[in-house]
Amino acid sequence: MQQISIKYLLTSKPEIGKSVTIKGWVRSRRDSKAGMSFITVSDGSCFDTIQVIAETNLPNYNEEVIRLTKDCAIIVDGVIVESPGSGQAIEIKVNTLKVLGWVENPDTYPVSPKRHTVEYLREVAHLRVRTNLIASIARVRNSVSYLIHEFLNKNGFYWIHTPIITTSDCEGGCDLFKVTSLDLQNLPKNEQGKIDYRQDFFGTETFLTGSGQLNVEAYCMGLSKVYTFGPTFRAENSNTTRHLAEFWMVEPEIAFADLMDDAALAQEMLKYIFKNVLERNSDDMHFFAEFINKNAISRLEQVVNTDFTMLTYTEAIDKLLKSGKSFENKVEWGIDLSSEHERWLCEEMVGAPTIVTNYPKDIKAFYMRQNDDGKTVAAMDILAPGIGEIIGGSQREERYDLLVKRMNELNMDKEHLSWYLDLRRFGTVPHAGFGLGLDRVVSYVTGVQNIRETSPFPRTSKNANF
RNA sequence: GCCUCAAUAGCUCAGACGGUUAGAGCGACGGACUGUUAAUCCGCAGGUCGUGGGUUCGAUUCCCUCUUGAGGCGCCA
Repeated sequence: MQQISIKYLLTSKPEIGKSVTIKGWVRSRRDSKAGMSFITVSDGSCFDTIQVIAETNLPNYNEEVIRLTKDCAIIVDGVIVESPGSGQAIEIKVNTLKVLGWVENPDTYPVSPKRHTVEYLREVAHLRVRTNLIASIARVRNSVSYLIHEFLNKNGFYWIHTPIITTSDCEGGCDLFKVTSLDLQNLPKNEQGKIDYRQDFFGTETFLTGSGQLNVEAYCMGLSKVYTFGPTFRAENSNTTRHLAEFWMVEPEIAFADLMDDAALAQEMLKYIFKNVLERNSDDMHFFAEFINKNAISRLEQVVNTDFTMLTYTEAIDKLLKSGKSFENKVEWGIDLSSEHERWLCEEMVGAPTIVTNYPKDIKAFYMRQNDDGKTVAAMDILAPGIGEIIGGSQREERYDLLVKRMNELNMDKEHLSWYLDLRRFGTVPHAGFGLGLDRVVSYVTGVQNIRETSPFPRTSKNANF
């Protein structure tokens, strides 16, 4: 008797007549007058299920087998037999079937054996992994995470655990969640009547990180190739299919590198992820191609096999102006590209991932390297069809004087970031990096439109359930 | 944060120009049939019509508030 996963059972081509034990959840039960019930069992190890044959002469057939409903947990001891039915090569003939966990009230069980909308399933996020869709997404998400680590480690990168709690309120602009141990009902005030953070746990105002970039830059200036990969938090009240308040982001940073090196790394990494997900999760990907987006596989293959199109911001504006399309938002040099512009560029003009470089400095972050034209910075965004911005990156400003000048222009607090400026004073080198949103990649890979499906327990405005 | 739409059975939806007993499909349950596989066929149960207020003889239906959800925009990954 050997306990094995269904994945192993289906891929290892076990010999007929072998005894096995499987543990899993009932997907469906069909009773036959031929003297048996057909029970489909899933253990989540792979997309496919195994069919279990429970004959009516089992001692607990009338008491238990006949009462099995979706998601009852069972242990089956049985023998592998060739399946006379069509639809599967092998099946398990039951010797003993033990029920570990019944489903109470199958009539109101939230994940009944029928089609459910993704919106409904979000309301039962603790149970939704028992659907094909969410289970496949979970397996793909795991693969993508693993492949990111694998790709970067194979290429000599070190994973740096940058802090979750930070004092820098983001790179400028975005809202962060405050971290405090102060009594919110009775906040201490300073001489100016403002909250006295000197009495807070850290003696200063702190936040959940919105990006590990600044910290990982520090480690880059000693380890050359590094990345941070972990949860990131933004308190922006975004209500879209591609924003979460808590999301995972990988941010590689490379020393002795410029924007072109950065773009090349980003492209290589995306291709590595897509190519290997297609292999590792072939069964899940076929499910997405059948039920979610019929191009789910072909478009990934296309990305793997074609060079990304690269154009400058100025060229992009030019293309948009000459597109003959009327956009809701006005197109002129200096604007930030809006979703409709990005969509037109990568979906209609190019039809594949597109890298836009050298944005106007006024719409980008302070740390981006200023180009010689005095107007633009060495930034890049990678736009993906159906999702928009999937990667944002830049070459960082490594020249101390220019960085200070820029921070002054933006009225930034240099005191707070003096450690960051130190990096430019002590052995500075050209360096570059980018941020890739894990949840967005999974959305792109699976073809699942809403990022609230690609995160197991999504946190959004007004929703931190589960 | 702004704009638009929605909320009726466990789920997906229909419906009433405001008036006795609010319908269907799926699921669940019972039965028939069958090496079945999104099985098929027959039957049964299941609803204070999101919350609070207003108009009215009467509101699930009309109006307003709130809550929640969805989509679009902005912010970005």
